Amino acid sequence: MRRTLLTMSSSKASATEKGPSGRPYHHGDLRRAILTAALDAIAADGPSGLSLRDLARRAGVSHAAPAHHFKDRAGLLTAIAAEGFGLLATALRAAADLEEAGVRYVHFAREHPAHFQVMFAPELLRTGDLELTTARALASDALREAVTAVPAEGRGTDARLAGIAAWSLAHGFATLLLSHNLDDPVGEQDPEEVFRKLAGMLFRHAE
Amino acid sequence: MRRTLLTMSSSKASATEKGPSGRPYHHGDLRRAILTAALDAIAADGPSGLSLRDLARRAGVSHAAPAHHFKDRAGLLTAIAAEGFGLLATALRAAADLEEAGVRYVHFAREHPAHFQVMFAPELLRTGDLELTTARALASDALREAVTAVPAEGRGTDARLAGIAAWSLAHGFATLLLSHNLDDPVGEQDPEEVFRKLAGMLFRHAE
DNA sequence: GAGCAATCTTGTCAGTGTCAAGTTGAGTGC
DNA sequence: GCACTCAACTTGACACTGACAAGATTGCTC
Repeated sequence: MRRTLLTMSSSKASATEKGPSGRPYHHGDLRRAILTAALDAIAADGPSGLSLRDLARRAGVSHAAPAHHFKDRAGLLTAIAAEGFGLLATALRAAADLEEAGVRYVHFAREHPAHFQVMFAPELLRTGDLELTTARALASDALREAVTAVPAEGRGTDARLAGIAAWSLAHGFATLLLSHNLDDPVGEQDPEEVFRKLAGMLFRHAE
Repeated sequence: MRRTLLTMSSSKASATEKGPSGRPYHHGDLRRAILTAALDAIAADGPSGLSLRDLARRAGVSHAAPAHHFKDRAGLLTAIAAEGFGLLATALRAAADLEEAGVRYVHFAREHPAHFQVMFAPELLRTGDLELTTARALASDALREAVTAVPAEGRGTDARLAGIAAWSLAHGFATLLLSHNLDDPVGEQDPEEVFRKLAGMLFRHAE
């Protein structure tokens, strides 16, 4: 039984006592443990390669334990996506202007690749989930705010169009980055700096 | 046995005779049949939901038949990605200028959503595959050509940077479109026309 | 300290990908 | 006309997965 080897991987031993079997019946913070294990696995192999049973093994619990916290594979991924939108919203809210928001968007994708991938894979999610939709709305608001902050004073630049443009640019750059399609052209440079140049080139002259 | 119901779905009945069992032992064009069935399934449920056994059922063959043509799940997806890059390359080659190339990129993603999704999901592919890498190189050349066709005469606009920008914009727009994140803002309008406006707004003033 | 509800386990089922070994039949050379 | 060969396909098996049901354990509350 290799499971006994993993038994004490729980960080919070105080939550439950060990019991005679060596493994505490209650994990203490299984939900979080499963989440972080899932994020690791997704970052390594993508959402498709994810196995609930493997996550359970990593956390040192039985194969059906994750179901109690997430119900479902889709439930787990939905929770991850919701968390991701929350993180993205706070990241964007701290941006001074649109360019900075774009840089933060790219930074978020690099720092939370697993979240990012799942957030934009709707066929893996429970789309009707309340937590998910509210978190997404929050992020959406933060993005919209960043767009309208730049007044686009002169020349009738449509704010809505500019928003789509900015989002597309940042999202495309982040996606291509994560799928290793910009490894050659970006090379050794800091991707966020490259994006800053990019955004400056396109938006500085269009405002 | 429902399989007998699907037996004659092969378009080329001439390739083999029926035999006494009702189903011809040789399908005739199984490789293509599996591919198109896979494209349908992916467009509907994403690459994650794909089941080789289900594809076999749809084609009216045994569960292990696909393996003979594609070896693997990864093999099938790799073949799809390679085909996709080939299609994209020819689509881009016909573009007059950079804006047109972008529009065609978006058009490709809308017309071949399954191909597009698989092409940019490296963790699902056999990355070393020869056919894939050559097809990708072809598409990459076509893209590069479209970028350098616009000379960017004045002001030291880096061609490489402009290339990344154009690709990011088109890729991001296409990705967000397919993941239904632009359903609201784009609405009833033709997405390709929206993109054309977008690209015009950003690149017309930057060249 | 009794009972309750949350947490986790054990057992099971259908479905899947992949491998190995056998079967069919189309084409080729003679 | 005929044996041979080899690609195309089938059958069978194995380990693994997600999901469900029913039971065991334990922290909490009153």
